[in-house]
Amino acid sequence: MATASKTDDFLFAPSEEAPGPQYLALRNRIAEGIARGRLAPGVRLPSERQLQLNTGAARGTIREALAQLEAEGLVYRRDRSGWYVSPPAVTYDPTRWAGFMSYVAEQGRAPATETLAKETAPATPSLADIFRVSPGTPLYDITRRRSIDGRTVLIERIMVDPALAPGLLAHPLDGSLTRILAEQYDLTVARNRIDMKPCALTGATADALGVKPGTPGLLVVRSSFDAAGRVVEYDQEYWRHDAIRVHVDLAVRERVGASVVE
Amino acid sequence: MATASKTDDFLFAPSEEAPGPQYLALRNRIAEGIARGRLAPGVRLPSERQLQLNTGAARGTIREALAQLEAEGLVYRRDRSGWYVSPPAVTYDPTRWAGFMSYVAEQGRAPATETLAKETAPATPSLADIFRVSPGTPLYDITRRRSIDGRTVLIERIMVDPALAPGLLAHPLDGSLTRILAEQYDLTVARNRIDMKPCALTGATADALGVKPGTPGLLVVRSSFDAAGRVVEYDQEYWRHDAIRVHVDLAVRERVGASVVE
DNA sequence: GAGTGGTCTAGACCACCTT
DNA sequence: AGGTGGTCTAGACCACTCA
Repeated sequence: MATASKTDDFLFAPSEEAPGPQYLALRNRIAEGIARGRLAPGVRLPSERQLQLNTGAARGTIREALAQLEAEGLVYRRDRSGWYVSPPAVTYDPTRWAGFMSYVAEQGRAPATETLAKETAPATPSLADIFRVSPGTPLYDITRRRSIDGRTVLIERIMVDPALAPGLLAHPLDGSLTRILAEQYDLTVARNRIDMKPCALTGATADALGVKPGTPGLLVVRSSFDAAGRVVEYDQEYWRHDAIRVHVDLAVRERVGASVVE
Repeated sequence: MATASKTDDFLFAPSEEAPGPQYLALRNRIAEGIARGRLAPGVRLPSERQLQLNTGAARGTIREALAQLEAEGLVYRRDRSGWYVSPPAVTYDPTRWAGFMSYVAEQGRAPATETLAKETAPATPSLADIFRVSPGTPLYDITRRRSIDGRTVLIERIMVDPALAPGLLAHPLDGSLTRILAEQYDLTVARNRIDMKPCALTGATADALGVKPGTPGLLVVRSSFDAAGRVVEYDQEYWRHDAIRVHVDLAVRERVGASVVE
């Protein structure tokens, strides 16, 4: 249960002593304000030029400190609006098959989904491989934006084989897609394959999330299979890196010493 | 099998068209060089001042482009030495209980482990909670540095209860700790609990990894339990963000619609 | 010792958000 | 319209790596 939640639960907590570069001193001041609750989640920091006056440092130095805090997930920026204290991350457990709307709500937060685009597009070679269809076969292609407590946290693109869920795009897609697939098409998920990789949010993704290109993110790629091994849903989720935390609890399949040849 | 490996396998691949800011143009040039193989993994980029001459941009702009590429995991820096093209990431599968030394070798890479410190330290309150001992109870505390093909990729700190593995610190710890626990103490892992979170590498961790404070990373916290539910090993791993990729393949425990109350 | 990245300054103009 | 962050310049000195 008790997942470590505060910085000081971690063994490598940054030591607050060393003087070091000037931008780290400012970073420490702000980080401390957040840790002590003086700066609450969602609160806006003073403007960069205001911080210049407070600290006497050049603006570049101020921005270095803020970028550092952003990399740590303590603050985030709203383009040309300002810097804000990050809200806590939600925990994502791929072994518990509740969808986004459920598990976010369970954690006492307010989830929302917005469909940005839905269309039918021919399968690229790699998608064809995943769905075991011929390249060029039409696939449903849904782009959605999801938010927590009003803050956008991820952009996802979902591919579904129309052969399994004909007419899917006619349904309201702003809720749980998994639920629609289960209730309307009797498609239930038996197995999930998930890949996760830290990444940078760039290009169209960064635009849709409203973040500066290059902001660190987390890419979660999910393939859902039914009992027959068919791909029910293929999903790429680009998360803001400070919004997600992954938790997995599982029985071990192999022991050390077992020869791993397969 | 076929995990997407190239940028263009992803649906949100950054579009190479838009002109946009000048640092993105440079970023695109370098990213393209890497994608086309002209810049191979491990190769060193021209120095920042050299890039200034090539592009006519100010050094700050050059560094902006390089920082962007670093955030994307395409390049990394060696302190005061230069910028280098990142090697491919290794895949980590928490459901397959091979240790670091095994799964890295399986992927055709050369793993290495170095013990930085080993000592006995009293349990902090949160550690005492995890191990179900009283605060202050001595625990083994091992700090290690692990590398792949000669490049440091993670710093980890492992806690073990001496009651389960007396004299552990006397063993050579530069190999597989899990193997020692299994072979010497008959401690086998039945269950793993894993938490993952994008983070920034700061302070002592950044120093030990030889990265600039604030470099993005991935924190993997692993609790291993034996069949009796005892904590065999508690491990915090701080990874370079461009060195790891997580893959999970699992059967689903709950279905949509199941009431989630527990 | 020459060259590298790390840090910092003090300006500037712009696109955009906010009110 | 005023303020914000986003981008960019042209310098500077330093700590460190590397040959």
